[in-house]
Amino acid sequence: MVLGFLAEGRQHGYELRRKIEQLHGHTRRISDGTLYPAIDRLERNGYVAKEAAPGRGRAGRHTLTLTDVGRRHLLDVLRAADGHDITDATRFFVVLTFLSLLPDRADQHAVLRRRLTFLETPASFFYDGNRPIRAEEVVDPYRRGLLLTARATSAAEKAWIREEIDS
Amino acid sequence: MVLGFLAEGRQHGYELRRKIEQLHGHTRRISDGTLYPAIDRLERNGYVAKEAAPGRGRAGRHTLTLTDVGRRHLLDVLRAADGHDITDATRFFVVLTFLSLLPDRADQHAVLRRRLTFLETPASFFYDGNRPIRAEEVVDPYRRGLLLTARATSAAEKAWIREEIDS
DNA sequence: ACTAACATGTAATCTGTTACATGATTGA
DNA sequence: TCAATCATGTAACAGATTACATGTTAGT
Repeated sequence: MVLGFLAEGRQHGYELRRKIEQLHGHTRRISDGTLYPAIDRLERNGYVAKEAAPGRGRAGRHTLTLTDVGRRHLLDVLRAADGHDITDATRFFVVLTFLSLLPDRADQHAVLRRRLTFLETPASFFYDGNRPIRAEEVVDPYRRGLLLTARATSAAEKAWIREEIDS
Repeated sequence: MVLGFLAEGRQHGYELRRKIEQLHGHTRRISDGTLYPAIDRLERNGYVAKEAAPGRGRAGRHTLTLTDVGRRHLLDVLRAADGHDITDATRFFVVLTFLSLLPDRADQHAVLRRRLTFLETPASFFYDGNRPIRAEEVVDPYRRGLLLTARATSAAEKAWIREEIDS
């Protein structure tokens, strides 16, 4: 997320935090102890350049810039998105947010297709021994709701991806 | 999840792993280094009792039981579910899975109502400065899809919860 | 004068991942 | 006999949370 938002332009950490929190489900808090060390790591890896505002003490803004290496790394990560990045909805939504940064339309659609393949593999959350239980069989009202909600979500996303790929 | 599944009956760690992985999104792997130390912590807290199978070495099964303290703790956690447990879909789905364990229907519905309140608060993932951007305005196709999918998901879940509370 | 929001950082602690390590059981 | 699955654990490392710590700016 840091690299992705920095690809939209230079900015300081506090601004990043706001954007990350908004994207992260409009309540999810990202703490200082997560954000600033993460920025430091990205800087040590050469993905981000930090520039201190002149004349101020510790309170001054630090302008962050995405380096060429950082941009290349970001694109590599997006292009190669697979595994948990495809499986985990939260992670995939982050990938989606920045997927347009990939210059090649074919690469973008390849990511979408991997997500679609995952969504199309039949899944069951609950089992009776080894036999998967279908939503209609679930008697527990909350587990039933869980399955029905998950199914509606999946259907909506599949429809959208198919439409997107076909267009 | 460990306490929740143990509430369904005594079982050993490997069985728990299978159930946790199934519930956790049919791909999400839970590693040994996560599961066994977690069980140890629960045991140290007195929530879980471990009983080694007699006669075997390290390979023997350890039967795990939920203690009375553990059950009470589990119910307390479910009843008090709020914050991230309500906000984060993955966490909330775990709460939902075991919500029926709460003996009082009113407590169950109170949790559902907190989730509904959260889902009803208007949210935007992207901003133009301070102004929230509506899905229809979003030009980026993937961010647009993200917003439309999230909206469909939210609508399905809200409809289900309202129906459940009314019934 | 005070408060909220802006802005950045560190230290202690906890938890998760990865890789390593052992051994039993079951079926081809 | 070989591989897969069952079954449990540890050690090194990375990352997240919480709490602490500092200072500025803008509005009331």
